[in-house]
Amino acid sequence: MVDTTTDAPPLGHEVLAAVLQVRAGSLQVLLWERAMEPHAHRWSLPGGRLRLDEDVEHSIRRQLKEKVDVRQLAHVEQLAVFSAPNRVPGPRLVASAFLGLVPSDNDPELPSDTRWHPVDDLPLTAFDHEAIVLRARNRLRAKLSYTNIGFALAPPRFTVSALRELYSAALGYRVSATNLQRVLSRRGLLEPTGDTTRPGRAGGRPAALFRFTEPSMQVTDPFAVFRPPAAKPS
Amino acid sequence: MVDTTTDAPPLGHEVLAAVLQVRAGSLQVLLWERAMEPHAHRWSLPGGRLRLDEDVEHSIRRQLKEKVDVRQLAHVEQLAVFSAPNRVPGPRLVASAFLGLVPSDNDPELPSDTRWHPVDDLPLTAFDHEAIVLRARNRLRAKLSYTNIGFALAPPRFTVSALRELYSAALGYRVSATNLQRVLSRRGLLEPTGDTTRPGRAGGRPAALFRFTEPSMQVTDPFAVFRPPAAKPS
DNA sequence: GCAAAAGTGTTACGGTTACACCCATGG
DNA sequence: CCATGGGTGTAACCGTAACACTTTTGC
Repeated sequence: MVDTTTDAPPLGHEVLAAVLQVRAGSLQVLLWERAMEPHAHRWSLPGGRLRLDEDVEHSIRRQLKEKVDVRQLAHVEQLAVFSAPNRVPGPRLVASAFLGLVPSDNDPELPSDTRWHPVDDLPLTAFDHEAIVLRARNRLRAKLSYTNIGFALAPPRFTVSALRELYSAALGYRVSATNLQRVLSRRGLLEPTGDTTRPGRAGGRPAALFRFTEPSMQVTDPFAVFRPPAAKPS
Repeated sequence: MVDTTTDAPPLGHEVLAAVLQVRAGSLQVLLWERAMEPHAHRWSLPGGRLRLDEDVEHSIRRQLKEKVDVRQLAHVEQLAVFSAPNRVPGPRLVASAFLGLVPSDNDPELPSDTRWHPVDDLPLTAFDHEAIVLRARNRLRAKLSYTNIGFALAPPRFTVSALRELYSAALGYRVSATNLQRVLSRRGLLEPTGDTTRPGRAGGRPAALFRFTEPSMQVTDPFAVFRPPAAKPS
């Protein structure tokens, strides 16, 4: 009850991130191939040890610098703690897992051991990293519905059909461009830039370019079933 | 990139829980008063050090045993990691924070330094514990809308108006008993037991007793704006 | 019979889906 | 002028909110 503690047990803390991006029409995650044991040749999430002078958010951003230019990370958020005593061989290591998102117009230079993999077709992964990837995917899918998190998958300017491709890839099913535009516009998340694209060789009406109005994540649809009573006018 | 780590830094890990219960018409949280420095006489969340042989979920349940009979904890879930380097004085300590829920018909024996406090009228709290309590409250409020988490606030059997009191206290605004019953029933979360209560001295129709159909938390309203296309009936 | 409390019926409303239709461009 | 891709209008649908009304009890 009182925190009279003995000396700290030999317990380490690592931070790991499932960095997701829509590439080639599918949602992909950044993994690196382990060269050494344990779990040599398995694919692993980027991350590393928490330092003494940083919090976990700072730590994961620092460690991701080695893989992805941090400016390309449009969004980072905590997922959960993974703490099974035997989750990694050797000394006890607790992991704080994160979701990271990279807009689709970025194609960062990667170290040679690092590659993007579709989240629905993962290679053999190390430790509990597959569970973390799935958690990240599910979190992203849920938040696409009730937040403006699409901004973190999309380029600064985009057509509605391009945005539709991004949402479809991330959600795993076909989304209607018509309704996507309407829902996001009504909520005030999307605004036209005024510019348009050139049609391709096949012709067609030039598409208007849109942008997200907010540059950071916001909950836009509180989805409360039991809402607070409406403020009465007059 | 490769996890060639030096020896583990002196970093501790604690688990903390905001245990919530609706008491006397308000949402309250279990806190204990610190006897010693640091932050003597401030109020603190229950919890303690993570042991080497347990994961964080196991740890928080173990530590809560000293405050609340574990059988009375109807629901426990992770909230987030709190890891600011200076969040507590002295050696570095990272905290895994949890939400715990106790049904309103339980009134556990408490140690003498421990007491329930309304979450909207907290005493002076220790460290970053107030932020954790607020996070727990917000999580509960959100989940009341799209999950069956009400089961963890309610007794095994209850009247709709009793349930209304619980939801109102937890959400912080008046909920309509009429619609509460309808929404939960339509979703199949609530079922009548067949029994009724006796009316009070003032008379009135005897209330039917209901129960939740599921004993564990389930997401019942996926609140997806961009829903998967409906399966067409033949 | 009257007041009190519980529960049901009904309508209104807001938001999303589905789909037909109109618009703009290249060949 | 036709094919192609982009965008809008409109109606149906679904679920919740609001509120009147009925039911069942004690006094």
